[in-house]
Amino acid sequence: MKLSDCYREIWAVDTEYIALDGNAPIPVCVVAKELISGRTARLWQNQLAEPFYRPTGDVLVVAFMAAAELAIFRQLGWPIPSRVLDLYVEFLRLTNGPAAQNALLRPYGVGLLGVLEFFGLPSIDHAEKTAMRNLIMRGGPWTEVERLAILNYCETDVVALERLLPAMEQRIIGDFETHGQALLRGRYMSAVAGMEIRGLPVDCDLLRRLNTHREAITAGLIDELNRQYGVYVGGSFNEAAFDEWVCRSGLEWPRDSSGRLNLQDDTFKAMEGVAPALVAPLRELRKTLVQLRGKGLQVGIDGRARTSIRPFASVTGRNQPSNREFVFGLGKWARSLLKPAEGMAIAYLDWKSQEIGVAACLSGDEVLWASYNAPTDPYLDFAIKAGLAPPNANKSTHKAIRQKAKAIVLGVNYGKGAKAIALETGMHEIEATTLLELHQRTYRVFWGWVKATVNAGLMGDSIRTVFGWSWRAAWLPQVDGKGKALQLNERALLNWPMQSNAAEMLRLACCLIDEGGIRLLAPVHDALVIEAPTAEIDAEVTRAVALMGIASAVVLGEGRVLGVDQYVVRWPNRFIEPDNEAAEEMRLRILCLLSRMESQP
DNA sequence: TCTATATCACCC
DNA sequence: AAACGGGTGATATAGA
Repeated sequence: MKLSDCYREIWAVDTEYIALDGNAPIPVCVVAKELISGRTARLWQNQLAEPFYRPTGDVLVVAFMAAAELAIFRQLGWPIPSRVLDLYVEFLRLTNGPAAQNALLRPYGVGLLGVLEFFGLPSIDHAEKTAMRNLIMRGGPWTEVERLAILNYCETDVVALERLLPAMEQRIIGDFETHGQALLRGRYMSAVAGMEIRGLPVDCDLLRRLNTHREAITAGLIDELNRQYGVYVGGSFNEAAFDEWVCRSGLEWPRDSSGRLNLQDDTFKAMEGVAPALVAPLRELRKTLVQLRGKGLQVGIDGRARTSIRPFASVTGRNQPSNREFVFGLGKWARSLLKPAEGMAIAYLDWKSQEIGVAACLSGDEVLWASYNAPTDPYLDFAIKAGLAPPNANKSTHKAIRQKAKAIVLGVNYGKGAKAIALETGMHEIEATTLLELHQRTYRVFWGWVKATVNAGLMGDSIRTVFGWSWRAAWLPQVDGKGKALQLNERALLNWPMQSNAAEMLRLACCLIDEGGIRLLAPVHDALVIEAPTAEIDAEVTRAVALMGIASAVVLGEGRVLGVDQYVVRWPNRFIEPDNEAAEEMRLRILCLLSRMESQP
């Protein structure tokens, strides 16, 4: 099958735009070449009133990282193309191996130039690309010569796409199914574009105050504590100084095999039990300092925080936005920086126990599916089915056993072992082993599915999601980029189908919600954020939840609708993480430090 | 003094 | 030998 047999027009497209920190992109030019007829459209800023394409099913738009192009189309008010093929995403899919080896599998990187090189195709050099990007980012007005240079540069990427497409075409669209799946990924890029344009509404005043005083607060806290402890040297935590303090204090602090002190919060917590008055202030400071990070948010002049969603960036196909630029990647207290604009509301909608539901349906384990839908919850229902609790048990009557069952049910999805579960819950390793065995006996179909997937992966097969995102875990010899031996991680193979199919569900929901005209703001792995005027938010939540249900049923099968938790914030309120005392405590602590700092000269 | 590596904490 | 999946990023120390 050839693409040119499937479409009347195939447009290779590249755009140039100005993207200033935190602001939506401003179009500079668009160049597109129709690959069947060979005609080229070179459109400068002032020629962008009308799209060069028809948004119909017989027109294919080909791009590299199409979210950028689609963002420009959206900014221009152009209709969304109904068929999009993103060669960036397809390259990621075709070269998707173990995370530690992906650098080897993509020796020239994942940029357009690197991908051209990967296929042995000619391209312009990096220096030229950088120079042109700088010229564009400098902003207008551009001279006539510069304008021509920018258009020509834009066209070089279009020509590159024209060369790249035949090199990748057969592997992308081998048959109708893979063709359609590639288009589904392209379709998602438009939802991504929408989210990247809209950004998240931020309380700019609070953020500005925090940014102004962050360093002074940090320094003040360190000084205050250090008078007694002396473990910070030059504003930095010093291991040697801490070692001395530990010796002075006469504490038996845990160390690793080479004698280095263990500095994990867990260890601090344990030592706090031994010597609360000594350890607690230090532990609190260390936690607070970590939480005070977060000056990376890029906020546009409209008060919206924007960052790249980085779709498909992980081996499971999850989005991977920068943790420092993405509000939901910061500590949870920082979500209180989210504040709807006047008259607006935002809603955080997350699937309940999404990966358990995915596992139940895709494995075909009706017992696990029954547990997922149990009137109690999946954890207690496991305890009941395994004979650990009576059929009438509930959360309050069997709290302790529910906690244990929860650790097992959640841990199983990650391939967690008895030792780790015992450590986490405080139960004996033998008990954890017993419970894990009970899980295997209770959910036999699930375990058969897991083992078949792991075996296929170990044999070198690609494993794949319902929509064809794929991963080959055993591909190259098991060494990393430096020749260091790698062990193929069976637990990664075990978890991959749940995480990656959950990611498919999220992407489809994003498509349906965005296309349904709901203002979609952000994806958060098993959740998404929408926005609406306060008067409309309840209705929009209802619509969005229904669409999440459809996405669930499309991925998991007829009638397999996963539940959704809802959290709505209406102006003038801000986002307060529900049922999270730690986050709220940290928020109040930081606000307190902030106002104290502001009241001092 | 700059960079690489290890450790740790955060998110789902 | 150990055994918690996928990530990003800040920080401190070691190394060049």
